[in-house]
Amino acid sequence: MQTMDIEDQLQRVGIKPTAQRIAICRYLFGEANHPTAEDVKLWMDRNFPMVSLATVYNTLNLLVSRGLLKELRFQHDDRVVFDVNTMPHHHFLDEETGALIDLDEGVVVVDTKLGPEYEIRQVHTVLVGRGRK
Amino acid sequence: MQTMDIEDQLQRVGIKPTAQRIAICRYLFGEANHPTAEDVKLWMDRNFPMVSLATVYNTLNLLVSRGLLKELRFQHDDRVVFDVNTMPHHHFLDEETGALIDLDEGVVVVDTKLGPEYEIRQVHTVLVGRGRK
DNA sequence: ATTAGTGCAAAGGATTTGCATAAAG
DNA sequence: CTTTATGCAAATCCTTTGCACTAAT
Repeated sequence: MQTMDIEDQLQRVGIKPTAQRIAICRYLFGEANHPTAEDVKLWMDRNFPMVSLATVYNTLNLLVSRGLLKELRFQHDDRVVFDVNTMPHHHFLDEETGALIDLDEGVVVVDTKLGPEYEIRQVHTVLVGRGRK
Repeated sequence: MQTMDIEDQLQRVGIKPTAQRIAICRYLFGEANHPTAEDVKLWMDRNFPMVSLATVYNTLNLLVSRGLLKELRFQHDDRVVFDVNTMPHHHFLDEETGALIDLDEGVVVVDTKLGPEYEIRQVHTVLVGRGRK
């Protein structure tokens, strides 16, 4: 049934739901949390062997181009990080652990005092710090 | 006299002011605006030939490690961008032109409704849009 | 049959590194 | 002399690409 949902989602954006793509999506939309391409590949190696790195990248890029995934880059890492949360939102980055936490728009209110000559289309704030707990 | 200032600045953070480093700094602290390593190399090729790419990278990384420079990464480009402005500030990215504009802290006010379990050390907002003019 | 997806290995771009040479104190 | 910086080329890491092969319609 979860597979069903994923297939539907893929169909809806015009992606043919192949076995490899469904498996990748099951990881992405299930347990993954801001994975890199490498994370996806490692999970696939464990759970759905015989998928090439090229297919992983192809699929990730396809999902991004169809709006099912967003790609992010942060200062501390030169690899692309993928985000299943396609709504506008912000991030908290734990300096110690590297953990990345989604903060939705209500949690970070950005007030810009820019003149009307700037048309703002996206706002993305990264908070860097430490989550003590 | 500007050379003098640069030498002093380098000395102050314990960097030996070699000719190459001074030249790179003259570009960085003079005309450069959010350059990539490639930008620095191209300027050097034109204005101070015979400096290797390795030296450009070495120098940039040295300046970063000594706090004279900050490195940034943005979503639209996988290359590192260097910022001479080492004060906390934000950025406006023009989607059409790729131009990057510094916005100092007063211009972008970020109000975070995070609990005390998060210790925030840095805040960086990127506004993406179009600067019409 | 025709189209689209996959896998492999090679290529690509950005950055780093090892090592021999050159410059500086 | 001894230390440090430089330059070159090779190496590395992440990502993309070309092409032959396979699967699906």
